[in-house]
Amino acid sequence: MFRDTVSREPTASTLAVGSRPSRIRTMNLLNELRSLFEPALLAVGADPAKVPDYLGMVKPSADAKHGDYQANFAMPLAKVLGKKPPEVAKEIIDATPTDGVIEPPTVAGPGFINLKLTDAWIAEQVQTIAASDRLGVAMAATPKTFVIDYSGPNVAKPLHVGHLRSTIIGDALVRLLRFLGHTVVGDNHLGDWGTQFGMLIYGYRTFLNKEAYKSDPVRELARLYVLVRNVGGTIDILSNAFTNFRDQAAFEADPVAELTRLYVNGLKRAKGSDDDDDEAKGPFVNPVADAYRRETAKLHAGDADNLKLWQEFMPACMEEIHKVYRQLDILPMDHELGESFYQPMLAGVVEELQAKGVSETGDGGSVIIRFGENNVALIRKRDGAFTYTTTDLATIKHRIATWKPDAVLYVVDFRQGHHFKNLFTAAERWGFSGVEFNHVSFGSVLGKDGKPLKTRDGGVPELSTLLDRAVELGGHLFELIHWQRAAMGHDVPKWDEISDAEKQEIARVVGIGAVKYADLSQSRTSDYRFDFDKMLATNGNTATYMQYAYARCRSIFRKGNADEKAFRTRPPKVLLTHPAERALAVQLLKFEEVLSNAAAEYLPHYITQYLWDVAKAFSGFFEGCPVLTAGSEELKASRLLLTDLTARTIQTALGLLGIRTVERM
RNA sequence: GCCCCCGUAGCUCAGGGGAUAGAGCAUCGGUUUCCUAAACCGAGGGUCAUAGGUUCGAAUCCUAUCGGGGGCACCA
Repeated sequence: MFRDTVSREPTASTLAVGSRPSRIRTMNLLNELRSLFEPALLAVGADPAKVPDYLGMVKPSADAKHGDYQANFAMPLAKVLGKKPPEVAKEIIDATPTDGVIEPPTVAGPGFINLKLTDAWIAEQVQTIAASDRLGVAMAATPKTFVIDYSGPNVAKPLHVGHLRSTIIGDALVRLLRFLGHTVVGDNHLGDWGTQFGMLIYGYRTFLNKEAYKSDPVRELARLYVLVRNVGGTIDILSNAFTNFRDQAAFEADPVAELTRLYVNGLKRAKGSDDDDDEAKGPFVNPVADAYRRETAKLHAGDADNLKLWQEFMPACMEEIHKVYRQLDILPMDHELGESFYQPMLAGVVEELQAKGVSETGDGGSVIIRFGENNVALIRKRDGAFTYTTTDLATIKHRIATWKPDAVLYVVDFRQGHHFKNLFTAAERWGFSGVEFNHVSFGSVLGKDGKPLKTRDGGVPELSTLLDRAVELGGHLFELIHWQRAAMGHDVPKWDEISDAEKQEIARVVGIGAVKYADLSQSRTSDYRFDFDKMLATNGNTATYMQYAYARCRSIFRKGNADEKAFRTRPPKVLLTHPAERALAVQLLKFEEVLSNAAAEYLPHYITQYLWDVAKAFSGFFEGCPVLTAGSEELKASRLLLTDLTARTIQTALGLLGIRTVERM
């Protein structure tokens, strides 16, 4: 019942140690403990149907002084059985075999059962997982197929911070689910068929700098996009103001002054700093917007010239996007099927939905899907054009037909929650039941001040600029600390003897890692503040801290001339002679438990929380337990094993988040 | 107007039925002949927005109110 998520197959390494073959197979501590209590719960008369719920009440202790885990089922059970909680607890304990896994449990407070793992069992388990190249993490017993929809940039626009979360959360989920043995299809649902291309085409025809385009098409296209957007925006503000707010007398007296006034006020309105209540809403013409919309329409209608330009622009745009992905250490996407790919299917989708009665005819010949009295989704506009809902439905059909997934995850901004709720309802009505559709939603990236992130001139910061800055700051940090340490007389290599390549590598790993970790360590669903100072802090739950902990582990092996391979192929016996050793060992055993929780809820921050716990436990160990100068060879070997396992756990966990480590820093 | 999310230490955030509500930053104090001090140890700091309710037990679940953010068919 708690077992069906992990494989029970013994691995070669567990068998090698297996003096007690029946019990010791999984590294999932929680499942192990829960299984101990199942017979006892039935024996004292718990309702078998509720046993899984009761077993769910076995959880890690909130406070270490109460043991490693606690069982809270005696209280509710006592209520049902008409007994006192401590009595029930006692009965259960008496009927529960400890199997050498736990010390005899104790009852505390109103009926808590406190569980403490035996040192012998912990030591044995740690030795076992050290020999596992998966660190004891089992493959999923029932591997599933996931389609993950993430990143989804608009191809013609530069990536900005808004794309950051979807990209790195999606990437982390791809890595995590794959690690657990699932089949994962990562699909980058590109916005490659929208208005942006109309803007590019219009910009190309109107403002193109031919030489710039020839030498660096990507940059020139980006310039055109921004230019068209700005020109369009300016004209938008001006024409609206001119139509609706013009003081005719002032305009005739001094047209320039009046236009300036209108523009300035319009800017204020556009920034939302004025109340819009008294704004007259009259129609106005924006020739630029008009023009690029026409280009978009022509493209969609199959105009040969525009299509040719689209085909010319696409590779350059994609290269620009891939460049940022590489900068971010994102795994290559399995597929990048964008809106253009689905475009030919849309008419058929609407026909099918109409035929099945999923959709109905709306105002003026449009086609809608109705979910409630005031809740409809448009799938074909009056003018015959399709919407993103139509594309998303076509995408669902294609994905299910192509990959037969058990689950489709959409890693998309929380603001689209309503859209996805409707979309999933529509998919179900269409007949795609039995598939888990899940909007893996996330909050916004805000500036340090809690407001939407803006550059100095008010624009949205481009992602690549931000990442360049992160790398630069990572490099500064490394250099700063290097000189500080040198000044303190610490054992550091000479600055000039560190190669530029290594310095650059450290800057990248630290800088990019900081950005990703800061994002992933935040609860996915809440907004977070983008703050370089905080993400590059050397203290606290940051990538830097984890990378440092890793580098310290590696340093011990370098200093001690120890070969880590020996601790993986033939792990020595683990000795727990110090509380810090025990605390670290217990943390290392929790890896699987944490990964399965993170995967079950698609919450990467469970992994960062765990990393923090491991790194803190390692710090305690590092302070309290000398490794290379341990009292005996046996103890030294045991501590080296713990050190190596810590390094591997940190490296693997960071790796699942798409964050790298360096051997020294 | 309707719907969704949020409100926890000075700040940024975890915890989302279980024991005395945690962490980082900031503040104050301490640690370096010793494997990386990018580190560690200690201290102070809370009406978990408010008011009711459910429960053996509520920061957590329910209701209402206040405050913040977001979304509501022809943009995606």
